[in-house]
Amino acid sequence: MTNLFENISEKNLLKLKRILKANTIRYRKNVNILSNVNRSDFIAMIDSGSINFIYTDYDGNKSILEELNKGEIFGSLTSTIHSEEITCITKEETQITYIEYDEITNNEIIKNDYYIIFIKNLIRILSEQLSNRNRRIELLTKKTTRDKILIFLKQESQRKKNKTFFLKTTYTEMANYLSVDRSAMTREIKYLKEEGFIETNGKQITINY
Amino acid sequence: MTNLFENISEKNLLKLKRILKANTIRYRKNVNILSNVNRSDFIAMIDSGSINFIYTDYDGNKSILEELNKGEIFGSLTSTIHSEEITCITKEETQITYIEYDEITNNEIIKNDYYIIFIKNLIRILSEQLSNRNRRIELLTKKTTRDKILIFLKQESQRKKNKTFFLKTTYTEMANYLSVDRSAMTREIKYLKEEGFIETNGKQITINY
DNA sequence: ATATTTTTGTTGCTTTTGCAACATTTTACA
DNA sequence: TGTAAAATGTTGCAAAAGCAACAAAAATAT
Repeated sequence: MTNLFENISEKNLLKLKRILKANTIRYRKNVNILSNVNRSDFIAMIDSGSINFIYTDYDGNKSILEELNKGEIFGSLTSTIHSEEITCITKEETQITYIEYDEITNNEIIKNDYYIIFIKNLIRILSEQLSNRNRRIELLTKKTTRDKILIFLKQESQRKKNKTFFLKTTYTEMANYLSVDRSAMTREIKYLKEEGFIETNGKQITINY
Repeated sequence: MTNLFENISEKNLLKLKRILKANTIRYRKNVNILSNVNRSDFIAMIDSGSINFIYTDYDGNKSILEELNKGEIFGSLTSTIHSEEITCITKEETQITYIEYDEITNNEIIKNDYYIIFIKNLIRILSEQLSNRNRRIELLTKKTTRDKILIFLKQESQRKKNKTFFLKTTYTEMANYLSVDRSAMTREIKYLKEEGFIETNGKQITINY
């Protein structure tokens, strides 16, 4: 996962942030940060911690739209934050850096030596996130819970480059990511184990396909 | 929808494309363009026409992973093209411009006056696509076909800024986008009409919610 | 203009899945 | 360290959705 300020020295980073008029804010756990968000076009990057975008439907039911972690980017250009049904909550103590979209190409910045690196990082992060979304859509478009599980575990296995790996989330979060009922997922995992497709020991998973 | 070369004059565009070593290829309908794709990191933009990314599973069943239209970008950084199960087919006569990822920041280009505009366009397109994916994920994570339809139609209505609008795709394609069985979707639309949530007349749709 | 393909509408049947409601285990935190 | 909260495992039941198999209408191609 690329960092927005990767390959830029500490000294130059401060300079770059000043020129970009970057605004870094630290939040406590479970804080609604949406209030800061309803401004002009901006890009926000998670320096540390994580956040959830939560959707509240007409019945008051809440569901997690997306979870963003360290290094990820969000903002008015990339999200569906415009709607009032969506709130953004920190999952833990979280630090976020905000940059106005127009500052990305301001007159001063383009003369800066590290500008090119910064831009390349930005493009790479956006591409990585797009790639992540495409991977999730690949899962979500599968009709059965079984296929969603099989493809998810295959993706994880490919990422870790190993048939055996550790799930880095809880099974509850995995069910949310796959957008299936948790108990139905557990049931299906049980069948997959019985049929020999997978083996699990807690969060250690081995896939045999 | 932003175009990669928006706000750049015809003359400067040619210059820019030359400096970027941009490679424009025209394809006939139903051509597999994946062969050109297995190279180093690149960004491809659809100048005209449209393409489908098709996934073939272990049983040989084919499903459309994503459909990309004029103005959209794909490439090794943003897609899951690396896997062999995925092919990319033109839906119609299609023109695509390829740019190597590293050329985006080559020494010559950064001196060019239109570079900043180009970069801003690129960032905006990536952001728009990310936003599109987020919107689709918002749909796909709904548990019922009914909710998927309701949210999809609301999104369309918001895009057209009108409670009455025309569906720009076929209902078959809409079912694919929502990833639901077409006949089940038709059934649910019938119920929604009976209950007064929506009115339809062919592809003209009015939402009452 | 006619033939062929695609899209749309419909329905019975079966399977999958969500939901509710638990007990049990694990984790977090005061 | 003890207690509250979260995560996991399990199951019956009802509802939803997929699938198959049509006919009819519309769009496309020859």
